[in-house]
Amino acid sequence: MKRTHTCGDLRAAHVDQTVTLCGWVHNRRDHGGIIFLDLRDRYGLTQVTLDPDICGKEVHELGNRVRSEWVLQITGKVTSRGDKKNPNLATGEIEVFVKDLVVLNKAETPPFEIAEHIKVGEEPRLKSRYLDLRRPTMQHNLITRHRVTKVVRDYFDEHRFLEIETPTLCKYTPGGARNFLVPSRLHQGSFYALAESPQLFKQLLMVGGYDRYLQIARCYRDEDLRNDRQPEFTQIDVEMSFIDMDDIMDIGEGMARAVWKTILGVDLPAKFRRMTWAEGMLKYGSDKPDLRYGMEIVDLTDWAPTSGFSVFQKAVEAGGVVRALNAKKATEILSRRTLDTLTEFAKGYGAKGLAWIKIGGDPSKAESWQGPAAKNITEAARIELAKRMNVEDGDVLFFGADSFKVVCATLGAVRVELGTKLLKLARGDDWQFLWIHSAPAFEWSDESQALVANHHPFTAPYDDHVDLLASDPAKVLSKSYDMVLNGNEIGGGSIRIHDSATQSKVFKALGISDEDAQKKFGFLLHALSFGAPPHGGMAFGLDRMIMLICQSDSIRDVIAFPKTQRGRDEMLDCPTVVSDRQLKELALVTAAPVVAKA
RNA sequence: GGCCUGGUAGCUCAGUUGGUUAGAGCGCCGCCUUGUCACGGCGGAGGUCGUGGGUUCAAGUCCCAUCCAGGUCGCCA
Repeated sequence: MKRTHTCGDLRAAHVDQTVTLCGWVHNRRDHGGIIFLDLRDRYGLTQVTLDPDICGKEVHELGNRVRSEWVLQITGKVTSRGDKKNPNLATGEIEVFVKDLVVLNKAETPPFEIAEHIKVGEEPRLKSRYLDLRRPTMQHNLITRHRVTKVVRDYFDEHRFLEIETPTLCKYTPGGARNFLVPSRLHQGSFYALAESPQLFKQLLMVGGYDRYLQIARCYRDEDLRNDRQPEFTQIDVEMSFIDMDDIMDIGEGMARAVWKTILGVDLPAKFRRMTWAEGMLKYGSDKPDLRYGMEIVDLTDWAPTSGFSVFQKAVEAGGVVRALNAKKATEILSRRTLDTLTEFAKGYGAKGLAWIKIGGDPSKAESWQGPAAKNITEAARIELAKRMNVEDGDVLFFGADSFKVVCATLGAVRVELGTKLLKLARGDDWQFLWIHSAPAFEWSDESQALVANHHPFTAPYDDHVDLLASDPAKVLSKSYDMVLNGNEIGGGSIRIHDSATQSKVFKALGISDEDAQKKFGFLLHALSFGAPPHGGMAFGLDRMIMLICQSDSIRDVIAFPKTQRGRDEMLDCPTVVSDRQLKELALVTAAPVVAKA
């Protein structure tokens, strides 16, 4: 070993020991005679001191030439700092007086300083990710990620789950996320698809008798990127046989409790709150409600026709809904200018506008109700509204009047914008978990002009909804459940269909012919016909979970080497064009304008 | 694919109504400095203002196009 201790180890108890440390030069304070170096590794920072009277002239001169981020090996005596302690440093009680110094490697001046207090943009960070990874926040995040996956593996191991790997090179299946395609050299003109999730494999494992499966699985989706979406990401993938919805939710909750307890020391509730999809949409305009603040949405569709306001009346006549939320004590923060911005924000979600009413004074007086919508509402309607919305002085009401879909999207987004950004009602360390369950099995797709599976076509409908598959499929609710944390979907799953009769009814509802189903999913249908056990499971977004635990704004901060929003790796400079020879070997031609020469 | 924000020194940013030689802090380089710890003092170097075109006597600043980064809608069963 080149070192006896790390840069985070030494304490007062080590005084008088001779130690050897290795690390990077974090900082250098040259006093002409005495030189202080802060030596850094991932365990911490230790002050090493070069006193010419102790280390000799030669080592001292070498210390003079040392620069930031050089890699040093130093040997010296641990010495108490006496009254010169540094309380900001874990090793601040001591310093090491250098006797010998070896430069293990020099370093160019880094493009940015490796220090917590230095602000650096993401572009330079990603270009020199190996330097960014030296920074304390990134080290903390990646260490946390390691610890979380260890807790997860231990937890599932204790519950008799088996970790089984499944292929990432697999078959293209239509529907769902766009796949990355991998050309086959041995079967020219044919392609593998990178797995968007191990979904079908884990169901086949259930058929194979591995009744409790776990995998920390890499998944690939060729879709547009976001702060919480990368083209490759990691799922904690789980599947179980001989269980019901409650069993899976219990297992999932248990995992979250274990992680939060071990990593953060936080005790999550013994039972997570549960809410139907319908309730989430009604009260929060979202299938992933943020429960860190109130502002529940109130349905006013029955009130709207007698409100006297034609905008509301027409929305209901057109078959839409009218709903509102109350931002308590918000009149001061929500200036006219902010409300205009919020109206534009709402239009981004398909709303034609955002009616609002400010309450400036005693709500029983008409003149206290301010804003364009206020004048149009009759006195009786106003009194009724005050009651339903629990209106008080200082409140601001926001209305949505449109189709169900648009009103949910708009008020849901306005609520989050108010809660997290404008009124700042949400804390990053307030952990509001809940389950959203029983979503509709299908939803209408404007793009394909047909019903499409909300989750996936193997999601089991409620037993008493099976008959609706033929008569009114849009009303069918599924045995599905999403784990939601602070407005983020961090996991989701369902009970799967395990009998072929129900499966074919679902395909029929989706407009998929038996022949088509055989072609696309034949291997699964065949497997289900050989005694598939009742089963179900779920998958957690590991990156998102860790992002929330680390209170980061982006999963890029919890991934060692992430891609940019256009899917590029700034450090590798990829993707790249390939040579004609490579294309030829794969029997590919490209329509792209530039191809690299061999 | 749409919309929004940004791109000026190695880093983080300022740059007014278009007007002389484009600034600051940090970092970097040199000298001084024996108790600092985001040490201190003095001095210095460092710029294709993302790229291309246009308007103008004159463009970092205005216009058009384009690239890159971030956010967002669509998309992500």
